[in-house]
Amino acid sequence: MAISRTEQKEKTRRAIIDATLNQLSVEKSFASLSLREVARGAGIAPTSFYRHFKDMEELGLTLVDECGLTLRQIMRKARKRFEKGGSVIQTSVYTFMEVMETHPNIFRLLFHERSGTTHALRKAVDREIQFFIVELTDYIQAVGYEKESAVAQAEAMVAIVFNAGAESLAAKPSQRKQIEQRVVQQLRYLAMGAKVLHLSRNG
Amino acid sequence: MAISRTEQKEKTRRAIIDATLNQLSVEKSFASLSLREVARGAGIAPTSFYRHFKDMEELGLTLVDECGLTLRQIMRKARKRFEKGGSVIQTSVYTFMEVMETHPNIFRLLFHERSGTTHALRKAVDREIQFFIVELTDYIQAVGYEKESAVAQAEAMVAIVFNAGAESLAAKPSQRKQIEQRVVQQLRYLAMGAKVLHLSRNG
DNA sequence: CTATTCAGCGTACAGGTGTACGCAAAAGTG
DNA sequence: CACTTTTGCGTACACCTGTACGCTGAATAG
Repeated sequence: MAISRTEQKEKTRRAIIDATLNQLSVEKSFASLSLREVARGAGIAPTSFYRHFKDMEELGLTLVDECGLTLRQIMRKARKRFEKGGSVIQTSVYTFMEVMETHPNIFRLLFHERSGTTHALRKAVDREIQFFIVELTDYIQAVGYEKESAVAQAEAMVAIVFNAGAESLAAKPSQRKQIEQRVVQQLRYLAMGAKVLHLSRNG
Repeated sequence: MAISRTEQKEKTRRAIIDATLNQLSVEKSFASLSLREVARGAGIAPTSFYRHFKDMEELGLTLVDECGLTLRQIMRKARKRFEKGGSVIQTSVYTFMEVMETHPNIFRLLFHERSGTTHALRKAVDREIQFFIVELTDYIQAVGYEKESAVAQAEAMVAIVFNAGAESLAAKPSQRKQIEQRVVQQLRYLAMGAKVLHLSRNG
């Protein structure tokens, strides 16, 4: 036996996943991708797809899980960089953009399916983003804000960053630094405003 | 002659547009709508569609134009309300949410096609949102900020509002007031932070 | 009046889709 | 060794898609 069965199965499963991600682009979303297109990309017969996923939705959910890993990677990387000092906001934004640019298709999926038509996918994407928000909320709370304020800040920050992320993915690389800097500025406004309004209430 | 030809043509054109908007929902996006589905909804033969639009993309562009009108309506309404006094931010957010809830499908189209796969549609949606941003930027500049800061503020505000708008459209009506209030809070943070950072730089 | 224009229809076709079904062959099992 | 399991394939089918083409009937023009 050259290759074990489970090993081979995992291999084609990866082929399907990778083929799907590779076929994503500005012009082609996961939603507009057909089972047959995916199978063609993975080099298998259309009906073989079913040996690995019940349908396209299940594949989609798997991909969103992959997104989750990437999002966590952003946070781990950012935290490591904090230890070396520097602006928290700048470091976070920079890290986010960096990871996003190395996995553009994963983020395309995230951005697109967030407002997509498949309930399960939307829910899954939301869960991943929510995780991001909670993480940020905890951090902000730890710095001394009440929960309600922390949630509002975290949510707004994620909205701004994701909005800019989508913009950046569609923009020419030469414009990305500018987008990044504007996001930093926007987050600083937000953080400063929250601080001021917090102090004026709590002495 | 009971009905003039141009009159009748305009009528079916409207029927197509309305049928399209009516078929939009959380589960069905414009992108996932077929020409035949639209024709069925409008009560015409599939091939009759071509008497009014070259293809689905052209229909999509027409719908985005319709969105533009709605966005302008928001601004007109908000401005009228400013005259009666009250918080600018609160009034703006309230007006936005109000108009959005009376034309949910138009905003669904906007939110979805913003990250859609059709270049022309994305561009058109972007143009409408950009118009919104410019309008806001002018207002902020008029209150005394430099252009760069005004743009950053406007863009961030639109990002926050649109993000919450999409969230609100998907949420249960009972949760909408809460979302609305949080947006107000977020915009206040942003405005306050911009003010403070502006003052600390310009004396 | 006759002649022209044109919105709307029905038919027809080529091409794509998801997926049910049964077979082959290789890997795992005892 | 014989037996079972399981991955992958090919065929087949029903269905939906966009759209080319030619006709009809009514509104318009002269």
